[in-house]
Amino acid sequence: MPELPEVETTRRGIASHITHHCITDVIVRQRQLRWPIPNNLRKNLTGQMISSVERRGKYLLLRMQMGTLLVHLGMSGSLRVVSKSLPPEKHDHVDIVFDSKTALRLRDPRRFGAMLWTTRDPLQHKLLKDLGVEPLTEEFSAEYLFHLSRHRKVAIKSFIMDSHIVVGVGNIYANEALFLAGIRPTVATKRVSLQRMQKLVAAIKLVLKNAINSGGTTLRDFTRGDGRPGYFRQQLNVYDRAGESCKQCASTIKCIRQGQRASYYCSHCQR
DNA sequence: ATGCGGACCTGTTAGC
DNA sequence: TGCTAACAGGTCCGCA
Repeated sequence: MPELPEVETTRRGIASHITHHCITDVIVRQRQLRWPIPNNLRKNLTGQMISSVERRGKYLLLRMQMGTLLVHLGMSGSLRVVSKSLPPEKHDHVDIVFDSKTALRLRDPRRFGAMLWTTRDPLQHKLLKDLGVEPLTEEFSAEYLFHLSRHRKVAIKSFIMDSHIVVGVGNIYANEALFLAGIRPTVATKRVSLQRMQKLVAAIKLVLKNAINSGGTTLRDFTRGDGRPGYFRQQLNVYDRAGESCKQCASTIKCIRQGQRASYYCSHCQR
């Protein structure tokens, strides 16, 4: 599920339900996520109040008086506010229980996600301190990208998916943004002109904004249960459309493999 | 410094 | 129909 639009959709979905609520218990059923959930999580969280729910890249930051809970949803994670009496299902690894009748429930079948506690400035946490700029801010500009790109020979797609450069651009939206910008995913980064970086930056912002407004993209897992699907899927131009025809020129969409990830593009519209 | 491949883990699907 | 292999929205880490 989670690329930046999905994480932001999650943040907006849970914030009003848990902000200013007091934690009365923490139930950890499975601590082996990407990194083990700290043993003292229950002790650290119980009795604290959530002061805000923020996002940095794809990390969610649940700020409390004594520290911050960092949550990453990995590939398959989701966070939902549920009635605390609702029986947990197979991959419901953590419940953060509130003084209201609710609990915040972390589900993550693949367990690539993370839940960590820090008492310091969370933005200085090892996992956050070297993150690149937020894509939906003015800091993320063509000049910024161009400046960092000059000696890089990696493919442009890998470059924009590098979280040290810009956060939140995952595989789906990288493919979509490159289509909108008319840039082939395999082009060496250093060969992309400032003018084309301009188009790329605009495309990334547009794709992410549209996806957020549509509630994210739902491909597989997220469709079931009562979690509403995201509606961005209908707007996809290339992702998961290998063999289908380009919506702009009717050529056949191609799929290649870059690293371990699938790249989709139109060889006519993208050069 | 940069780039690449492997690692983490389970569920679903494509292919035989 | 059933088994196996490949693949899936992420990203850190170690090595060349």
